[in-house]
Amino acid sequence: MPRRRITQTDVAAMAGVSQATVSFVLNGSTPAGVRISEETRQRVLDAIRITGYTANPAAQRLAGRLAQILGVFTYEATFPRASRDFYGPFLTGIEHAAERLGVDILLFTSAPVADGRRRLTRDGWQRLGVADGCLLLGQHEHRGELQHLLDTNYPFVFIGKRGSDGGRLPYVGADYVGGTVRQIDRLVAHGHQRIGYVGMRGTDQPTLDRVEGYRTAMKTHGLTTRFVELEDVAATAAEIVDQRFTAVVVAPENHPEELADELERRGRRVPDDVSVLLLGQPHHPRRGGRQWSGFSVPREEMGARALYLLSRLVSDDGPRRERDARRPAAVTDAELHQILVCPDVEGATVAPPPPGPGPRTATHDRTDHA
Amino acid sequence: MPRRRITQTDVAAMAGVSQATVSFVLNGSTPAGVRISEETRQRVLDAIRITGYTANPAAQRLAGRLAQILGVFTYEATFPRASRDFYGPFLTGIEHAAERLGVDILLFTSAPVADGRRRLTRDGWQRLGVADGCLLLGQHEHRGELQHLLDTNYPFVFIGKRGSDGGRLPYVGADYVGGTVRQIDRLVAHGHQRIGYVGMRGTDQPTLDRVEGYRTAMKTHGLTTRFVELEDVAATAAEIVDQRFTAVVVAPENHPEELADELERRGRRVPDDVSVLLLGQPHHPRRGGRQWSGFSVPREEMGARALYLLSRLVSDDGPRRERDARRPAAVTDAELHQILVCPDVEGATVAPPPPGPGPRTATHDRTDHA
DNA sequence: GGTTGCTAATAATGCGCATCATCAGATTGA
DNA sequence: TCAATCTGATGATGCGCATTATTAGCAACC
Repeated sequence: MPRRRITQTDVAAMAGVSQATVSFVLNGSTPAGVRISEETRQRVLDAIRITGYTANPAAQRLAGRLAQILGVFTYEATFPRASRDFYGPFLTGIEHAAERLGVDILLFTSAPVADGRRRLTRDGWQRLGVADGCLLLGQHEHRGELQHLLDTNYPFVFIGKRGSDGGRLPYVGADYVGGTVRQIDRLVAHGHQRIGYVGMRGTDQPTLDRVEGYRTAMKTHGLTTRFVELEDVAATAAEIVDQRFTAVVVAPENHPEELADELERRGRRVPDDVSVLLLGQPHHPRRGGRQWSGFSVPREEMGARALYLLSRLVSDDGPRRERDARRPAAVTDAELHQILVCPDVEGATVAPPPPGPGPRTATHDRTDHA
Repeated sequence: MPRRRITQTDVAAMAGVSQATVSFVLNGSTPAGVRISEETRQRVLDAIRITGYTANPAAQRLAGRLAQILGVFTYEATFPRASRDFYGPFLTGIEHAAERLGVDILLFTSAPVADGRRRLTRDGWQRLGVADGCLLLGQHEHRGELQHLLDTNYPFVFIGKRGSDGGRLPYVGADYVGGTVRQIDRLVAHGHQRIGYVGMRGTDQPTLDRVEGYRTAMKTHGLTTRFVELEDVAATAAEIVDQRFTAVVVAPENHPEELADELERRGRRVPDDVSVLLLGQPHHPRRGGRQWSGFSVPREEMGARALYLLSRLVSDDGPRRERDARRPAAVTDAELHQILVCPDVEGATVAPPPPGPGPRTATHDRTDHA
């Protein structure tokens, strides 16, 4: 059984018309002044119904139409246990948007893996061509790899802000800066003064943005910035106690759960003695873990928005043969670079600072605030 | 910038050879006695390197090669919050397998949705053609929809056992029967006698299999089967207490968490007074929820195995033009229908029955709702 | 010197579809 | 009555690639 597909030619034969006629009926529109009588149209449609004809997408794409496929490239595996919680929400949003756009999603799982990360090498992005455009998800990328996409004018959108590259690349990011600023504001409103920033330095955009937000907000309130960037959770906790911070903001990749445990082990209750705000969702939510206060990254919406944008770019760049005059408006700069608000999360890890001179000597004056 | 792709013809021009030669170099193999000298080969390869040529998958596919794309069709959205925990593991396995196979995964998110379920209608499976084959995930399907796939000899594999259809359809399922039998065995080994089955009747395969397993095992041990199939959790709990069950097996979609709470509210501790075994993973794991005993469905492995099988089917059915004689062995029947073992889970919801006559004054039991 | 045998490559074809250019026949205008 | 217009369709072409059939060139053999 050679699995021969039914083609337009088959349909045409049955309807007693030419292949071209079938194509015209299917595409509705008749670019050049081609007309099809209603009767013929019906005959063709009947034949289609009977034969169960189904278009060959590869042929369509080859013939210059869009494949209605949008790709998703992640620099790490998308669904391994560890990162499922991370990528999941993005995919949720992407899938939702894809449904509404009537588009299929292609996951580039075939890309060669090096050091546990997928590479967008020659053989990698080669495959991107199947899709009309592609979403890029994940941290790092080798600069050169992108160049090719740019050179060939291949439509793509980053998920996550792109500070580098002169800001010319399309992205949908999250407002880590604003979110962080608001957390500091909250703490200050509660009366906190000694507010530390816990988190390893990094060159990734979220980290840079968090630090910037922290810096900005502290400056605004005339407070001194204090960074704790130690590898060790225990050391970090010790530092927090030592520095007599009444509050810290923590990037989620810095094991906040363990940190809080460590703090309490040292007699500092969260949030009664130390408020802890999380600058993003916990990475590995623990069963029965704390209800973190802080902000959350709107990952689902980011995914959806990114796909919508990509779709815009694709149809903008569009079918090479300029077919429809009534093309949607060109993509604006504002669309090209979207930063979404990270809404505050009201959890249970923030409280006013302990009253009095503070837990300075830690042996007495453990007065619970009323 | 009209985004013109670089084609084999471009490469050929640069290398001073014909397009065909480029194709031969790329494909390595030379089906008919075509030979390419090492020198020419290098020249072509250089040209490819310089131009950054990249094959157009659509054209490849049209020309009769495999697209190296395998599809995944789910009858419900794959990643919505609610079912993410369910589909996630499958996807994990699928992705892993796809990586190893060097294949991309296409999610058919464009299928028309009716009643919240995707349909594999004419316009739905029409799109399946982009992929070389397809995985089918999720419960129900309209019989007629499949017929077309069968008619066109389109390769596909179900995830989840397929009892119907004369068992001719390829699937990778889980051994719910065996898993359930073992749970009963465990309970009996602990000394339980009054073992109830909690779960709504249904015609879906997992339910049928669980019931079959329960029936079989109970019969083996000479025990009376007792079914509790009430809509209401409270009523179910009441029934369990009323019937003086010392243990129940519960299908995960029947809100085991709530049920256990309800039991304890009625003074029956789990597992001290009543053991509860879960016939599958909890559907919506609750933060800080119970550690359920029972068995687990190897969803990741199911996904991976299904994809491997699909890959086999595809390359078996293969490129229409019989190119390689050294084709792998044909797919055997054993491969076509795989049932994976559901390993036991040692949790904290099983214990020996309460000692003494206790709550079991009954010598006259008669409860079979079957 | 013509036939055979071999190497190295090319020309030609088709995959299924969209689309452009063309055309047959009917209707109208003068 | 013949050109001009309109209607309804068809033929031909190309997308980029794999593949088959064919050819050109050259050495070897009797």
